[in-house]
Amino acid sequence: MTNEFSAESLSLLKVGDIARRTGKTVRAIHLYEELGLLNPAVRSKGGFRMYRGDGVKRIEWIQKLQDMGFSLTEIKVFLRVWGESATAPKAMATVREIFTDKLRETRETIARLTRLADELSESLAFLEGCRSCDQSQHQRECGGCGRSGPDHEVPLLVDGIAKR
Amino acid sequence: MTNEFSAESLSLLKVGDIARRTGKTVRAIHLYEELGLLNPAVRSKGGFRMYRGDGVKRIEWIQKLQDMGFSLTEIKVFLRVWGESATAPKAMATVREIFTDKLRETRETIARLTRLADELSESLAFLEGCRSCDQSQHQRECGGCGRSGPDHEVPLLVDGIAKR
DNA sequence: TCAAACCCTTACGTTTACGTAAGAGTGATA
DNA sequence: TATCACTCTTACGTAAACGTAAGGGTTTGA
Repeated sequence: MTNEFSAESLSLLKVGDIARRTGKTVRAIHLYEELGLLNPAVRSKGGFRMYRGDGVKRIEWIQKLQDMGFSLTEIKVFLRVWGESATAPKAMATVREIFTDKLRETRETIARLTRLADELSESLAFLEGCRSCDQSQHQRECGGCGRSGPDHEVPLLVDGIAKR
Repeated sequence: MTNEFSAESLSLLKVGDIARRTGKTVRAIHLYEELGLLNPAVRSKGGFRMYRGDGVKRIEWIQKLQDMGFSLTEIKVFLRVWGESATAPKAMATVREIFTDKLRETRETIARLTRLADELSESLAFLEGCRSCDQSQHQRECGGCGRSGPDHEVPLLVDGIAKR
């Protein structure tokens, strides 16, 4: 057992504890501090960073935003904006704006990926026909086998690699 | 008009022509060559890279794969695998495998993004309630206004920023 | 033949989110 | 008090996909 229990009883965690609980590395947490994303509640007499439990939450929050595609710098702006608007409604309005934008962006990304998935499926369907392709025919001539896909056209994903 | 027409009549394009047609920069095309993704058909007497029309197709193909999340290095592997398998069916089998993996991955990404979009919506719904929040209440106390969301819980996306 | 517009090679710069290492101090435990 | 695991600061390293600049040839059309 480590010293975590005694620290925990004082509800103070060292950087390593935070790291273990969030799956992040110590270095990452240091970085977040450099960027102003998370400061320790206090420092021990010897200079150790001591965090409260909400430090874990903050990091999970950061992780969430990262997953959403925010960069650490954007997250920093996020916090700054928050701190600057004195009233709750005003701050909330800004956050709402950012979230709305990101939601739109996320949906666009989903749409794009969906199209790509369709294209992949299409290409895979086309490639099915190659199973029975004449062994003697080399791939450089692929697409000229006359057995083109459903729409009688070689998908770009396949065509691009075959030629040359 | 540039010299593109005369070159085109010989069906040879200079790197700048390729760049214009694909929206890539000359530097990018140089990079693709360094990585072995696209070689010019020939070099002019003076050393200019001269491409045939299919160079454009190759770059569009690269772009497509990049959109799908392949790195240039992965694309290189892609081409190598293709070149190494002598028969078409064998090559096709490998390509099919790669595509299948990527399709699964893409679908996972879509699922993840969908969850995030849901979370964003949820957070936005919660923030709606803040419109009428008491001005005098500072954001540091947000979440304690008693007017928590539908499930009477502050979403992590909001909670993470509010505390501290 | 001359000039404008291109192109060539070489090579260092950029951004993001950490990784890694060095040298030294700290804290809880035996 | 001796240890051993942890932590501190400082600072250079990394990977991807190009950007950018320098110094100098090449094409082409007037």
